[in-house]
Amino acid sequence: MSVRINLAPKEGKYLTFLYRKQVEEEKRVTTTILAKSFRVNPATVTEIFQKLAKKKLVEYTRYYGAKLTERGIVEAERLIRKHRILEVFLVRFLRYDAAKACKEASIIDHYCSEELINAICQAYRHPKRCPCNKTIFSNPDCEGKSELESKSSNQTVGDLNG
Amino acid sequence: MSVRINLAPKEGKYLTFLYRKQVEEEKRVTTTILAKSFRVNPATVTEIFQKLAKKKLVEYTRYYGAKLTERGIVEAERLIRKHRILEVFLVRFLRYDAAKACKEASIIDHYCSEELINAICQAYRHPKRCPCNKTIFSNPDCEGKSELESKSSNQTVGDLNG
DNA sequence: TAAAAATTTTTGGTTAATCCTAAATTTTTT
DNA sequence: AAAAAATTTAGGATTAACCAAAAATTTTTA
Repeated sequence: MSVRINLAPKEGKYLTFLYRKQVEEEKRVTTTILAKSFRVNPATVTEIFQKLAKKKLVEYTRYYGAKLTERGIVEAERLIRKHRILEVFLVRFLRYDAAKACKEASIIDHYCSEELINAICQAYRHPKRCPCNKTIFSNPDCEGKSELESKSSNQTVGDLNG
Repeated sequence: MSVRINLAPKEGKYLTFLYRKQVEEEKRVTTTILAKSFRVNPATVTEIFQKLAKKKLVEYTRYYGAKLTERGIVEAERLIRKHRILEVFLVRFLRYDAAKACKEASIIDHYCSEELINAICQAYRHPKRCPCNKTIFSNPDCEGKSELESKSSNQTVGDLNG
């Protein structure tokens, strides 16, 4: 349906950081802040800004900074949703505390398929808040589905794993 | 404790494939088989063999092939355990069918921390078999722990996520 | 067993992701 | 308007994964 957005792992991390600062905390994010937060050279941040701009996820103005576009916001929310759904799972199912859950979720969040996240979301009946009480954005593909339908594959080619 | 083994994502995939063929099916794995299975150029397989050899995970003999070392076997079993524990979770908790679970597990298995896998393992009381009835190797760090202990973090630096 | 066929490796690339330093540029402070 | 601070550019480095074509080796087979 929507256009494929191909985000490298770190690009996703920078994007969601941008979202948290800009949208959730309404703060302007400087290159230096990004650089310090991720412990990288400022030049690296500039480079990432340019890449995100090329993908139309931010509007980038030299020496001013990067501002998320509508597309960027949608994409960031998609990623943050994954993170927070995982946190819910880790806390409720594995009894992690919130801080630990956050760290663990960060390791895999951007690698998890939408489908897996939706399945967990359904299992917990579409939670609205993560363990630290932040909003979990809804996903139209997920809402309105019961937790009874089983997930089955198309049974295609032989797996390499198993 | 043991020496850190730094495996690139694909290296892990090739290593576990090698394990399944060599140890579980007792078949010799040729460069061509690997190349066809992963749909890559044979030259790529040779390159991977050399990398795995440099990491002492296989003994590589030109024109003959690669044979897993003891270290390689241990590492492969560690990775395959992750995969299979995830499969158990996907089938039991999210009601995936076995084939689908395998695919989904393959996406994240090598990224999951040992700790996360152990937590799931404990939650299911150290299952001995995956959904397709293959052995789940045991992990001394995991066995013997109850599922009651909660996982809490050391509360260190501020998180970028949440 | 020697030539042909098949397989494997080597050589010499490519692209993408992340990151860096130093110099240049722009903005902000004083 | 200097000086100081922040940011960008330019030019690199490394690592992961790939590939094609040529060379080397093994296997097949006539």
